[in-house]
Amino acid sequence: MILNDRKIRILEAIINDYIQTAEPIGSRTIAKKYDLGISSATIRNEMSDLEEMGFIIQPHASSGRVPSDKGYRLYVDRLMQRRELTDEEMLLLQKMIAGSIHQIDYIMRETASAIAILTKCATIVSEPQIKKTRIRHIQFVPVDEKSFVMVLVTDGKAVKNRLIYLNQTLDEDTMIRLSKLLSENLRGCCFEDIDVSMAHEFAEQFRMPEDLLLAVLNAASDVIHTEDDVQIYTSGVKNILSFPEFSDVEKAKNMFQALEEKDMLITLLGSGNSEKIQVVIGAENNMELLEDCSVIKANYRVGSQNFGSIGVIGPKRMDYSQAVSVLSGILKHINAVIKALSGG
Amino acid sequence: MILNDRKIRILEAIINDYIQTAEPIGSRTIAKKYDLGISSATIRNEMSDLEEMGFIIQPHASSGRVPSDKGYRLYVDRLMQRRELTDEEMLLLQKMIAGSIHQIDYIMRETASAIAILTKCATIVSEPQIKKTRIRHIQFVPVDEKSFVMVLVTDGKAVKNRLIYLNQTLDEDTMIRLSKLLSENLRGCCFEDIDVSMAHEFAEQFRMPEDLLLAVLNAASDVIHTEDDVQIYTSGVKNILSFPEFSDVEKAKNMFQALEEKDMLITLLGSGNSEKIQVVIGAENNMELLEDCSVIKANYRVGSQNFGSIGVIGPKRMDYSQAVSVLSGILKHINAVIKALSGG
DNA sequence: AGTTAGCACTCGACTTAATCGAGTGCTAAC
DNA sequence: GTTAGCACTCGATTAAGTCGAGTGCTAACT
Repeated sequence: MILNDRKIRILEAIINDYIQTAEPIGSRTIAKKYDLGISSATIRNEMSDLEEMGFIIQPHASSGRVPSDKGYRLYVDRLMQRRELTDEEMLLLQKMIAGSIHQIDYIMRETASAIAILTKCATIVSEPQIKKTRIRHIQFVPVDEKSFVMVLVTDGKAVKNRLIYLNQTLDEDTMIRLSKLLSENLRGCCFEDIDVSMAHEFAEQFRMPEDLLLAVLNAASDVIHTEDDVQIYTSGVKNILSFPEFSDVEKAKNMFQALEEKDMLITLLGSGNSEKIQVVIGAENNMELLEDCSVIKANYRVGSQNFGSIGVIGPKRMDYSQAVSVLSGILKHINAVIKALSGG
Repeated sequence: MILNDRKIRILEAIINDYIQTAEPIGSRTIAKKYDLGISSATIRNEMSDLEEMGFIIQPHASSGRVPSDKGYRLYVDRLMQRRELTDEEMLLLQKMIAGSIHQIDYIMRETASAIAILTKCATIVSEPQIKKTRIRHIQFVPVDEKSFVMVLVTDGKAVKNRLIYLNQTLDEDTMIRLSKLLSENLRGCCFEDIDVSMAHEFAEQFRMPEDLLLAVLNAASDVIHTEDDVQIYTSGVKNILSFPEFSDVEKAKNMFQALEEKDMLITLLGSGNSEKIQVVIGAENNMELLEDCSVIKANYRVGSQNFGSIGVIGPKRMDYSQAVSVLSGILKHINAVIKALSGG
């Protein structure tokens, strides 16, 4: 059996309708609503074929049809339209990131939030592993005699700070010298490049007490390693409740549960480091808890380095066309902002 | 009609049972379950009195009784037992705040999260208004020629950073001098004390270009004022879904909506600056959206200064006894931690 | 006077049966 | 190959019936 043009048009009608109404679609509905020039009986025959081919499913005998994962896949790969961002969408985005235009991590969180508002789905952002971020500037700020804050400006001009606690006192001059020393010598390095053996080297070269350097580097690498690998933020989670597929509280609870499981989200966003937008439909994600959800994700990057990912998650019946358009449009815009950030 | 001891015991039984089961309680249930030594008929008479007095309500004729706001109020004020934290509870708390023991803002967020887990309700934390925080140390960290990060260590050793953008370049030496100058002269001040007129004064006193100082102070006070007044974090929001009173998705959605309205939450937590734990029952909060919720809240403070608030929010039928015990126990413990923090 | 057994009554929740209607598959005619 | 027609299916909705937890009231008991 071949998938002729008419079958495709019918499939498209079914999916579009189902995305809107969340109700199984019958042949008569299509005949009336879409002007395909054929009768409901013919559509019925075609639908029977489409079901046999696995593109649509009948939830129970004598009900309308619903798209299958395979159906959605075809739709996403071949049928759905992409569009540019509308002026309003662009405006919302700009308004939201306006306040945080200089820091990439804030930008991404605000972006996620904007996407959640526009798509009415939940969004997930992953921040880069701190180990992999390149150091642009490093400086210590005293808190009291024995503790100080390590302020870290990364390549992407994200600012991170970590409190470090020493068991020896540290006077201000030494701290300033230390800041300078490390900042100059570690610029451009990744955090995972920091090695405690550097202490010896630096001590000799700059005539500073080795035990102090050791303590600081130790504390720093300690902080890095106990720090969770990746940070994950979610946004618009409550949007989930507006979808009729989650009107059963148990299902909604499952979903919320899933969105709190960091490991799961990391796996969900992770893998693949292409620039392209990826659409993962239903069971394709191999997670039972999320088999009724689809995810649309993309990576954002600074220079050639993957910086993190952003994903839109919703029911399989989500508006793929809108979500992909919004995500790709916004990312294009954001990438320009990021480029300007890293460049200038 | 007077509220004799027997009436009180019956009321207590009703409330305890209702908190557990979420079902209206009838006279026979009480007679069987609680050994009050009187028959269901007598209890019936007493319940009729209690209803007349406004402590309990009949959702519909021929159903059991449910506590009214007034009933809960009496229970909270006079009947409910407080207890100390159990070892497990304490252990959980310690485990959760272990990683962030040096920074008060992290401590509070972790604490909120621990309370949410223990009470199975949602928690809200407000962070202090940045305007009111006292400066302990202030330092600038360069990002590029025209922008730098202002790192701010507060009295409570919270670290905040804000990116500041100048339209003039700033060399490193000047930045260091500036850091020192401001740090020394502003220590102990509140942010709202910062006044642009200081620029002139400082410029004269320390022989630095007035326009630079002006720009920096302007930028700083700008950042402070555009910054939202109070930051609010929530935790355990999904717990809400486990309460049968929110098994209707519409109600749950309302609740989620409410928990995203910052202004509402600020009002909810705000007011009152006593050290005591306050319980706000149902309509007492004067917010229609939250009239079926109760809030248990307390302030935490550094020295004599209010630092922020933390609140537990759940259905009116929440386990007040547990929530109050957990909140007060944890706060006592946390206050000790904070004291050590500010002292040492 | 307070307590209790007994009883008629109420009313929401649940069960069962009946009806409705959107949808299907199949057949026969176009 | 297309379509009108028709019998059939089956979930959803509606209506009626039953159940039971609970009440209020009365009369008898301590």
